[in-house]
Amino acid sequence: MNLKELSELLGLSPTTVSRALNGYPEVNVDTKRRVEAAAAEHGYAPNTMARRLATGRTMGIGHVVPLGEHDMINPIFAEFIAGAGEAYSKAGYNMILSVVPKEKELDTYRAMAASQNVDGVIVHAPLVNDPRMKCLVDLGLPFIVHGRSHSEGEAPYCWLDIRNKDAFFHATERLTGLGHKRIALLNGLPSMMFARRRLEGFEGAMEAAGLKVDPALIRGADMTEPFGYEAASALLAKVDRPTAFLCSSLTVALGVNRAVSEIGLQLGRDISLITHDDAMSFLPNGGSMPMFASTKSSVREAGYRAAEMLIDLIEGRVMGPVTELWDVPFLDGASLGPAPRE
Amino acid sequence: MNLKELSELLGLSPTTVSRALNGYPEVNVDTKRRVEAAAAEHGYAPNTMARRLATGRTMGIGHVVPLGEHDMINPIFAEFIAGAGEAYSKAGYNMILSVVPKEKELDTYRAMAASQNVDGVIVHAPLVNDPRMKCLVDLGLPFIVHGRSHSEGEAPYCWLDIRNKDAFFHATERLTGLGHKRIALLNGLPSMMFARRRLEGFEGAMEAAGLKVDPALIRGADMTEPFGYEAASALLAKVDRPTAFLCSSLTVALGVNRAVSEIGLQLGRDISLITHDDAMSFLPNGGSMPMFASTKSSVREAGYRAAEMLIDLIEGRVMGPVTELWDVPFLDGASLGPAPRE
DNA sequence: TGCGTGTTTCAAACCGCTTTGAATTTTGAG
DNA sequence: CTCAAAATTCAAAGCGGTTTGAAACACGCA
Repeated sequence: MNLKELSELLGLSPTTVSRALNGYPEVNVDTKRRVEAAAAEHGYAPNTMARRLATGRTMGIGHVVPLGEHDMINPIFAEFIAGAGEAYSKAGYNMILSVVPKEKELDTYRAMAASQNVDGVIVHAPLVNDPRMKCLVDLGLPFIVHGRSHSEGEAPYCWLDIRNKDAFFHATERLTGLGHKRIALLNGLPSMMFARRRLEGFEGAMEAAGLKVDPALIRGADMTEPFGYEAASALLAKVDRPTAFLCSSLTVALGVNRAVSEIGLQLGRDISLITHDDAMSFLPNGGSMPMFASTKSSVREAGYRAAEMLIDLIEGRVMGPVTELWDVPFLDGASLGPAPRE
Repeated sequence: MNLKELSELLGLSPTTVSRALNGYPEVNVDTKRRVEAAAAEHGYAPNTMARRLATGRTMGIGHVVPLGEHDMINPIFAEFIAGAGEAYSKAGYNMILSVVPKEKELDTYRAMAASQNVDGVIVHAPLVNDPRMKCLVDLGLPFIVHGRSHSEGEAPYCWLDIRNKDAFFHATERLTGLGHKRIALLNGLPSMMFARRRLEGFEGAMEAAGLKVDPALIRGADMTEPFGYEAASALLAKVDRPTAFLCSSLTVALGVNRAVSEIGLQLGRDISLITHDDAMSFLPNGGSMPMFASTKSSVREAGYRAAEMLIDLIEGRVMGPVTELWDVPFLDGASLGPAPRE
């Protein structure tokens, strides 16, 4: 059933039927009802592609997932997607996911712009020096970044980020306040901007506390459980082992916990730990006294909000480079305790 | 730059330019080269929506993610998506993700069929009695299920599944072979078909070993780390505590490990554990002696293959209800040991 | 009754591509 | 050379909607 058939059935012109269904005011209210009834009865829905061609709006938003052969698909990404997806559904947009080899990411954006199959894109996991933003600005494709990169002299763009630096500054402060002096940082990959900023926060707080940063206590990698386990095992085997850990992800914290308990120690009593918590639904860290003290920020909510912002941008409700920077609350947990006496 | 402009620029008709770019044989080879050069130079790419409208092929495959307010987004889903996405890219398809409230899933399929914005869909996480397959068969929308449901008298459809029952039968057998008699099963949600089949495998092997199944040792829930921790903590506190655990997910196994080490026991020595391992990239369980003994099957590869199968179906390379059932290898690990003497 | 005004409907153009069927040019055998 | 066959190219008709500008109709008032 297409528009033409439906209109013939009703003895109306396609124009009127189209308008009736799209809620234009110049249609007689009786006619409108009649059309709607007929559409419902015959299960008519306008052909998506025809409508998109006619309106010039694709109603699609692209997410590019770069993936190498043995690469890791980030659960954080999945959570973000869930949030964004909700916002898209609500606004009638489609999420278009492109899984492409890392080195083809820019080409994918170029192809998207040339063939006009998305109205905008969301950029994930910005790097310290990230070429994607300039590329997208040049292409004129509306986009928003989850995080930010801010190289010098960069054209401004839209982003949504959390206060990574502040969060880790305060978390570190908390640990030094408890008397910890040797603090290990198990961070994300150093090429990631968020990891860079968390490192800055950590270093700043150490300096402010008059402590010096030991590079041997800083590790950066994909944030997996085994990474946390192995890094912590190695560090805890040292003579002057750290008394506290700062982790960039709950998964890593779980690995640390495994390493700690394996040698008969206990988090909160012997070793302290604060982790960033992305509030992943499959890794809850809640209750009245959560297992881990944390700096917490919901990635899912970030996805939802980023999608909203992008849609506002696409539909012209806001102009120019809008940005949002979220505070990150600190939450107490059982993994925190005073530094042991030397 | 659109087709008309490009053809005027070249002094050719749109017909010829279109054919040249789409590799039709009736175009002079010189002309073809000239057209391709001009297209590359001006960065021309055909408008996606116009092409789709003209061809009647949307080149899109839908994935519906049902999500309640406080629902969990499955990391397994993310991994599957990554695999499917690779296959789509390779074949020129787009993945369209719809995040919708659970109760609207069927409506979403109906809308997809009516408005023709996907060529097919992939169904995730089939339930024991799942209404989605019948709905899709009725709609005439090509689809493939990751897993299967097989209610009685159901119309046949395409699916890709692993031998869940066999896998858990053999895993259980392994444990009983080591002398374990009280085995706990920490499964997925009972409404899920895969959990049902794993349970059947477990029960079958227990019976075969002449052991009786204790319902108190069987739990089913969303497969999170805290679920594993809490369930194991509770079970281990019993007088006749289990000596072995069978888990449906590595996340759950991590929780069990936490519970076990918290009370001063050790996996492999005091308590045995076998888990199913979906081979998630962010939760590796490898090396020469993996931490957990496991039944292992890559969800990512399943995603890749399911996508391939669906595309074959859509493009008419295969007909009728095709199915694939994968064997699940058993892998040894450090979490396995003989049952302690009574 | 006649006419201006506001309401409702419609025919036709358009979105940018593919594809059919016909027209044109080339080629090659006679 | 001639002419049928083969190789190229093209004009025009879709695909299924939206949107513009004009036509038809109804209403109220002089």
